[in-house]
Order: sequence, then structure tokens, then C-alpha cells
Amino acid sequence: MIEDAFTANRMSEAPLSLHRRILSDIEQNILTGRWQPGFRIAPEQQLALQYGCSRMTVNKVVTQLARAGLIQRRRKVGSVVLPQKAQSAILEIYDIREEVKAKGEIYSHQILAQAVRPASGQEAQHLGLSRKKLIADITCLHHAGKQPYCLEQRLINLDVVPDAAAETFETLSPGPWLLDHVPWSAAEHRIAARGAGTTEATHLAIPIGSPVMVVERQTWRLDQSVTSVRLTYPGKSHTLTARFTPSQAG
Amino acid sequence: MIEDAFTANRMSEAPLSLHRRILSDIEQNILTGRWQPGFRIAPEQQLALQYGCSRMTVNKVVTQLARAGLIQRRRKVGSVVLPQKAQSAILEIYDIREEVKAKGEIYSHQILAQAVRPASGQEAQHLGLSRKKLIADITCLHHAGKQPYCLEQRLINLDVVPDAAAETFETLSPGPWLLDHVPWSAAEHRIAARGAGTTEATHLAIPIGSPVMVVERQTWRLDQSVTSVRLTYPGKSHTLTARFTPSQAG
DNA sequence: AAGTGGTCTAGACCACTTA
DNA sequence: AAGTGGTCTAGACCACTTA
Repeated sequence: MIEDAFTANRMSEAPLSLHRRILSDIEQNILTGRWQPGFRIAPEQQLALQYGCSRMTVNKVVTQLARAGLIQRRRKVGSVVLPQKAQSAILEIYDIREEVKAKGEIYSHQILAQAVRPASGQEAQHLGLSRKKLIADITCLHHAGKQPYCLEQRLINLDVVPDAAAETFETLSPGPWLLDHVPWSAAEHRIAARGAGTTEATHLAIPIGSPVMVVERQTWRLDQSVTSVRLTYPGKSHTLTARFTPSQAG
Repeated sequence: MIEDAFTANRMSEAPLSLHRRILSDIEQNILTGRWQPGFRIAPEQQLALQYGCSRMTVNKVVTQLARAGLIQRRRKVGSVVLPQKAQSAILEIYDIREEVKAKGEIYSHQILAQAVRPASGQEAQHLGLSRKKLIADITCLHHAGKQPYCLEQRLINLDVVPDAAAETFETLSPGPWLLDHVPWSAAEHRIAARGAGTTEATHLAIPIGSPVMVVERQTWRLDQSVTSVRLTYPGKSHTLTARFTPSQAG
């Protein structure tokens, strides 16, 4: 369990750790705007004196705040409050199978098309590999009960995942299969609302032009692209949720 | 700057700190599936011996992994690898003004309607307050150049933010104004794709039924709701982006 | 040269949880 | 009773950055 400020504040009996007290103090000063962007936080030594604790305890707090993006730390200069350009929230992207099961529906998936072929120029660029490298191109439809739930269009870099060429994806759909077979180190998601094109409309059994949510995800291992996927959901059936509590982020 | 595993791997010269080495080791074991969910990680004492370092150093790493949601820690039981139910990604939600400026367009906003009135039953429930409490109900249109960019429909809990009743929001739109005036401790976002209704279509100058992205955000201060807002963007003009690197999350 | 953060140590005492 | 994590201390040495 992650204990965050929100939770901590509701559990009134729990004696706050020194760490948490210092964290909340500084955090509140920043979030309420008492300490404006550019404000310089007292150096660790001084904070340690103020709170009557060791420098290590203060250091952990301030490091955490830097990780959460509230401040920037630089040697000799000190810790400076950053402008709050963005609210960052934690978006949980669940496995489609789990999503469907969580709705109490029966999950199934179906491979509509599968090919191994050299990457086109555009694809190669997108995946960050040289042209003519082999990729797997897979189209997969996910069902909730008998209803189409999500259309998956995926490219896999066979340099990184050669096993994918021979895989049928019958038991596991490409997403979870890849999670099981490849270590990855970074992912990027783009989320947009669009009107369904002919392909999406046909497979998802919705009218052309009706709103769909498109989630595009690209995954890297070190600096090699592993896979790139576009997930298309009918607008009615899918909502993403993201939460944020500042102290949780660090 | 947050230094994450991805970055670290690309900066080959930088000597890895002990902390980072231990973190990467454990993380890779989990992310590659060598340590399956349920696997029990060696206790801190033993890890400290293995790496020839003090327990404190190990503790910081393992605490960070727990915060990132990769493992669960329990006294006496130890640290257990959690099932990877979700990929979590960090979604940055920018201020609309900044978003527009970043596109090189001129930003402006316009208050279309503003009222102070008692909350309806549904609104009271949504905001988690008793009925008849006063709320501010504001509709605001954001422009990029001369084009409508985003429709904002907002409720503000006047118990928490009494000043909002008298505010005209001419200089600052309600979002940034609230950020400047109220400390908050948690936020929740829901993101969906829908077809534009009559109201949205009219204000955004798009056809009825055309795809829009709807971002609903609710913000709390401790356990009081501060504000609830619905932002509606034409599907064409807006994409959300979320990134993730595992070690960054902690 | 001096201030600041980055990292680490070797210990301590306690709280919680299972047995 | 014993194992494990939670938190904290009082120091250390160094790297970086500004002056």
C-alpha cells in the first residue's frame, strides 16, 4: 500500500513520521502557492536544524519532492520551486482481458490478420529501425461477450522479439504475450478521440464516423523499439481514469 | 532532472550509483518475469550482504520499488513481487493556456455563463457535500486564435473556496485561478471519447455528433471536494500523452 | 574557497506479524 | 520468540558549481 498525504490525513490516529511531516509541510507550502516558483528552499543542513533531525531524513524528503517534479535541485544553488506547468496524474492502463473480466463479461480474442514482412519506410521510421528489417504485423479483435470491444493493430520489431514471427497468439493475445516475453524499459501513450474509419467501423460493428477512443502505445527496450500498437475502442464502452496525489508521485 | 533507467542506459560513461545498480537489478528481474508475481525478494539484511553495502542503501531501493507498485512489503513476511495488473503511465495535464501557447497560437478565454446557486441533489452527491450548499457554476470557452479550442463546464464548492463567488475570472480562467487560490491534495481524471451534443457542438463550432475528447476532473482538498470540471475538446485538436519508465515511478 | 547536494555507512530501537 | 521492515542518527567523503 502506498500511503499518501490524502490517506494519512484521514487516518487521524496514525502518528506521522518525521519524514511525512516535513514532506507535508514543504508540499503544502508549494501547492498553496506560499512558496512561488523560483522560491529557494532552505538548504538541507538548515532544514535538519529546524526540524531537529539528521540531514539524511531531510535529504530523503527533498529528493522525493524533486522526483515528483515540484522542485529542482542543483548543487551549490540549492532547491528551487518549479513552475507548475502541468498536473501530472497516474494513468493505469490495464490489460484488455482484465478490463473485460472486470466488467463481468466473457473475454475472447481473435487474430484477424498476421504477416511477417519488411518494414515500409514510414514504419521503419516510426519504430526507429532501418528499412527492410522484418516486422510482424498483426490485427487482433478483442471481444466482451459477443460484442467487439477493441481493435488492436500492432507492429512488432522482430530484431528484438524474433519469437513473435512463429507465434500464433491463440492462447495469449499479442499484448500480454509480449509482456511475458520481452523486458521493456519505457512506454509512450497517445490518446485521442476520432471518428471511426471504415476498417474500425466494420470490425467494431459501429457506424462509420461514430466516436472512438484511440490509444497508441509504443514500447522500448533500452533504445530499441519493441512494438507499436493502436487500440481502438468504441467511445461508449471505454473510459480511462487517472489519479494523482502529489506525495504519491515521488 | 529525473534520471531514469532509460536515460542511465544511454549515458554509458556515467558511473552508476550503488542505489541505481541494485534498483536496475531487481527491476529487470521483475520486468523480465524471471521473478514471477508471488516471488519473495531476499530480505534487506541479506541484500545488504550480497551487495556489500549498508542496509540503509538497500532499504531505499526496496522502498522505492514498493512505491512504484512493483512489490508489496510486509513485516516479517518480506517483500513479494506483485502481479502486474496494469501498466501505469504518467499523464501530464497542461494548463489550457500553456497548451495553446505551445502551439504558437494566441490564447483567450471567455466566460459564457456564471451563477452562484445551491447544489442540486446530483451535484451535491457528485461533489460529496450536503444539498443546498452553495456552488459556483461556470461555463468558459477557451480559444486558440479565433477558433474555439475547449469548452469548460465547472462547479466550485464555495464552502472551500468562498472567494470564487465574487470572482469574474476575466484575467485568469477558473482553472489557473483555482490553482493559485486553493491547496489541493488529490485529483481524479476520467477521459472519454464521445459525440458532441448540441451545447458542445454549438460552442465549439463543430457538427453535432462529431467526435470530442471529454476530460472530467475532480479535485479534493483533504476529503472535501474543491471543484469538478468537464473539458470538451474537438477530437481533431487534442491528443493526450503519457509516458512511463518503471524506475521513474518511484 | 566555500556552499550545496549525492551518496553511503554502521549502527540503533522499535513495530508489526507470524509461529 | 524471532524475523522482517520502518525510521532515524551522526557522521563521512566526495562532486559539482558558483564566486
